[in-house]
Formats: sequence, structure tokens, C-alpha cells
Amino acid sequence: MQYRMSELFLRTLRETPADAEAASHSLLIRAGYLRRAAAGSYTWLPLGLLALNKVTAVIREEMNRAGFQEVHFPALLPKEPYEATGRWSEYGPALFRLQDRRGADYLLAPTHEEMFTLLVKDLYSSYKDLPISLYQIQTKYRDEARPRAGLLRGREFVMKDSYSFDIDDAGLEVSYQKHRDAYQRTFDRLGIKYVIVSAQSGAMGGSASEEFLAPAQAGEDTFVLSEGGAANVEAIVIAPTAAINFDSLPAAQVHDTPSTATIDTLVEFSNSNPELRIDRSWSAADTLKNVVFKLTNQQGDVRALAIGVPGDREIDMRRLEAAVYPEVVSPFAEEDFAKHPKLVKGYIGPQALGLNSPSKIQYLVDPRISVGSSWITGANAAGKHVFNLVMGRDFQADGNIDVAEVQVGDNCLVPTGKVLELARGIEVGHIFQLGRKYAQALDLKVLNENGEQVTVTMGSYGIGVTRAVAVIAEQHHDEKGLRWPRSVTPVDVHLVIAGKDEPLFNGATKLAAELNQAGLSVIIDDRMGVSVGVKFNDAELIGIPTIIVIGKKYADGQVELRDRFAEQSIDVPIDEIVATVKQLS
RNA sequence: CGGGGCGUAGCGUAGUGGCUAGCGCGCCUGCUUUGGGAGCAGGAGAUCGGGAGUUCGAAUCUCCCCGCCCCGACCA
Repeated sequence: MQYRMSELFLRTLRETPADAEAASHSLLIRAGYLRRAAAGSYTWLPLGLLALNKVTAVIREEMNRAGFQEVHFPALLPKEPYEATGRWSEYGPALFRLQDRRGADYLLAPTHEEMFTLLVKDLYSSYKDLPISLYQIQTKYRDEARPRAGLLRGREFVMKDSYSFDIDDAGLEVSYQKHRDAYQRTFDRLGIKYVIVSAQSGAMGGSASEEFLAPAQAGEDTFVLSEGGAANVEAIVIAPTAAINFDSLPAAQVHDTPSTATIDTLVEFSNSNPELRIDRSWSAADTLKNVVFKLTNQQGDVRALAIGVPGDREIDMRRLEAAVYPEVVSPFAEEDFAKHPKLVKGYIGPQALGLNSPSKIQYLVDPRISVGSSWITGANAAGKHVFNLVMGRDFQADGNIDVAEVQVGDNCLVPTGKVLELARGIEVGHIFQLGRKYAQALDLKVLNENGEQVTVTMGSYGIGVTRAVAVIAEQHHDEKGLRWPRSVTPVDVHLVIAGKDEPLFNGATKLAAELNQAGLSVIIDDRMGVSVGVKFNDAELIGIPTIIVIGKKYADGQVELRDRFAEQSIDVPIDEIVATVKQLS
């Protein structure tokens, strides 16, 4: 295929659009791949569509190679299946709902678990039919509260979603692993750098779950790399500190600590007051901070929850939200304190907390608050703190909760070992073992070898296809523009005619034909009256990895070969150029 | 949904009560120019996000609405 720049439907922009923050967003707009249609929905221009189709093709090949079969559902669906699983209401405002002319409810599918489950139920009824994995590449709709960064979070986006169906847990494990392997091959081929992290299963239900996160500054997820693996911060499990003997520890003692309602002021006061001095200085890590939240469950009932964390840590709201799901967290406001006179803001101590205490507020502590650990903490009276308050001796908790912010050096069970690094990533794939939630809700059963009805167990696996395009752009660009990996480049060769003489145009036309003959698609920059500077800049912005310049040296039988990933260009004899380029891809 | 910001031509922007809304890029016509975003001359393109109000006079002030972007909470 040949595309002539003089005819290609695009307009490159010299300046960054004011509303584009992420590199992928800005470059895809500037290079003429995309136009915004509405918040979170984009029009694909010819070059963009070529890139999207390349990405789609790689994904499809890998799914087929793994033995998964492609189907295609409508995006417009009736509400009934979603009512059966409860998601018609549970999905909340993120679901696009609409009505037909008769007033019947429909939705634009945000994901298709229900439909796949019903399809298998419709056709299959024996264990002999299983396992089966089906997938589709399809447009999804989610009324996102906040579409972001161009393609990174859209309200309309393309997703590859697969579903596996197995007779038992062992089978699910195998199907899951097959998808995991297929995903690794897929992302490797797409040129996406990724980390597989343990994930929270969240709203989908189910157990084992891993995410493919593409490390990128523009990413919305935070993950950790540890000595033994990687995990989304929401899924991290901190190793509990071992209990120690507290027989020799000094008794708890209440001290006046006026105006110390914050950890900083408390530490400063403790260190500057001779009476409180010890053989080292106090630090925030010696203090026990107790924070109260309100939790609202799905029925709308509100309860209070107190959380104790070491004073040098903040509570990570994402981890807290994930830990208490489906209850929703909100801050404990002034009026809530008014309802609980036992709680002295800034001086809350564990003695006033717990289901068995007068406050009856559930009290959960960080796993580092272990039996035998000793703390400075609130004495439940304004201007007073208690020192040497020992867990297991002077106070108890109702249990543990692991929601403190994670820091480098933390010791984890998931992922194993010490935290080495925290980083941002874009979730480009997610695989999980759904289990029987949907099969149960929709009554998907097959007969086993004993003639008994058995509920099928499922896995669900997604790749954000349009998001993957953005991730590639995010990970592969330089200050000049995009740089497509050769596996997904919209076009193989960008042929720049650097000059206005007729022989150059004729030579370029001939070369383009030869490249086509060799199976390579070509953009020819044949624009008249456009200076070479503009052509070079556009070529670099558009990001085709192989650029051939046909210019000055053409008369001597040479063209210039530029690799967007290499430092320098080389001169290649015209009769060798096709073979040379062919080798690159 | 909470917080912050922004809406002037395809893009980037100036203009904070006063004449015909200015500039750069892009676009059109002509001439010239062609190895790193050329030059000259001429030209087209804007209901200043929408509505209501204040005023002799509104892009500019007030109110309401809409849209967009960023941070946070949710997801491929």
C-alpha cells in the first residue's frame, strides 16, 4: 500500500494542543492520528486507524494461536441479563443506559461477562464441551467520571475480552495460565514494556487476579516491585511484625503535652521536654496515630471505624477503599465528633476504641502494631498523651487492617520480600479467575461424567486495545515525535522526497513500487512546494521507524536510510535499499 | 462526585468597559525558493461556549447553564 502525503487525510500540528497533557495524547493529536469527538471519545484518522488495526491484528493472532475462538456481541444489549447478575444497578452511573421507542431498557455494554455466560449456556451442556475460551474485540462504553489523557481513559474504547469456561478449579487454573502466557506474548510483540502485578479482584468478584501494568509517568496505578515480585498497591499485604515479650517494659504513663494535636507537634514536644527524654530522640515512628472514618454500606447504614497506624505513616485511601469494599469511606467530620464525646480530636487513644469499649467503635490496627510494641499515643483528653502504652498489655485491637501507605523497605507477604521501588503504571491488561459468580447467577451448568449438574467456573481476561495504542505512544517517543515499534507501525517506510526535480519524484515512485512488491507499505512525501525541513519534521513526528530520504545523492545512485531508533543515518545504494529495509522489519 | 483551572478562527494566543477583536502557525491566489518548520504581495476564515441581565456602549461586569482540562475517588 502507498500513501501520498499530498493526498493523505491528516494535518500535523506544530504546537501542542492546550488540553493535552500526556505525551501519547499530545503526539497522537499533533501527528494527525486522532481528533477528539467528545470528552473521552476520539475519531481515528487514517494513520491512527492503521496503527489501531496493527495492534488489533497482533492481539487477534496471539489469541487464535492460544486456541481461543473469536465471537462478536452487540454493544447494544437488553438489560435483563444484567439484572440477573445485579449489575444493572450495581454498575451505577458508569453504565450508559438508554431506552428504545417502546420504553424498553437497554445498555451500552461496559463488559460482557453476562453475554458470554449465556452464550455458552445456550450452546453447551456437557463436560465434554469444556474447556472453552472465547473472546471478542469490541467497543465498550463506560460513562467514566473522568475521561483522561486522550486514549488512556475513554468513555468509548476498544477492548479485547476473553472468557474461559471450565468444569473445575484445576481446569480454570490451566485456562488462566494459558491466557497469562498469551498475554505475555502479545505485549512482547506489541513492544509494550510491562510488569505483571498481583491485583485486587475488586468489583468483579473472584479470587486470583493479576494486572499487566505498563510503567509510565502518565499511569494511574501505583505498584511496587519487591525482592520477590510485584503488586498493585491495593493488593499489597504487609508482613505482620512478630509479637515480643513485654514483661520488662516500663509502665504506661500519662503526660501533659499541651497543643500537640498533630504528630509533628507531639514529636517536637516530646524531644524538647527534659522529663520525657530517652537515650535517643523520639520520632514519628514511636507514635501511634488513630484515625476515624465513616463507612457506609450498600444498604446505606453508616458506622465508624478507627484505624491505628504508626505516626510516620499516612493512611493510603486507595488501599483503605479496597480493604473495606463494598463499604464506602468518608471522613469523620466535626458533627461526627460531636456525636462521640469520648473521642477527643487530636488525642484519640486506643483505650477509648474497640467494639468492647464504651464507644463501641471498631478498632483495627496496622500489622506493625504487634503484641509487645510500645507507643506514644493519645490519652483521650485534650493536651494529654500516654507514653509506653504497650499493645497486648495496655490495649487491644479488634483486628488488623493493612491500609497504611507503602514505603520502600517495607516487608511484604504479597509481593514477597522487601519493597524495592514504587512506580506508576498503566493497566493495559487484567486477567482473573472469576470463579462461579456469573455461572451461578445465570445458572450455567453442565453434566459431569456422573450425570450430575455442575456449575461451570470461569475466568475473565481483558486487554485495552485502544489504550494499548496510547501506551505504545507513551513508551516509544522522543522529543521529535512518535517512534512506532516495527511490529505495529502504521506504515513500514516513510519515503521523503528531498528536492523538486522530476528524477527524484520518478525515483521515489519506482522505489515505492519496489517496496510494495517486497510487502512493505509506504508513505511518500510528494508534497510540492513544501520545504525539506517541514517534511523531515513531519516524518519524525509521525514516527514511522524507517525513513528513506531520496535527494541529493540520488544522482549517484544513493539514498539515505534513517532509523528512528538509531543515532545516525546511512547511505545505501539504491539497488540495495529494498533488501536492507526488508531486513529491519 | 469533591477540589483547582480554562473556554476568543483548524491550532497556539493577545485583548479585563469604548472605534472595524489583534498577532503567529495553518489555509487560498500569484511570483520566487527547496537537505532541517523559506521570502514577498494579496486574500478567506470568529454568532468571542450558550442564555439572561447591568450599561449610552459588553469578549471584558453580574447571574444561570453548557463544555473542556488537571488533581483526587473508580476501571481495560
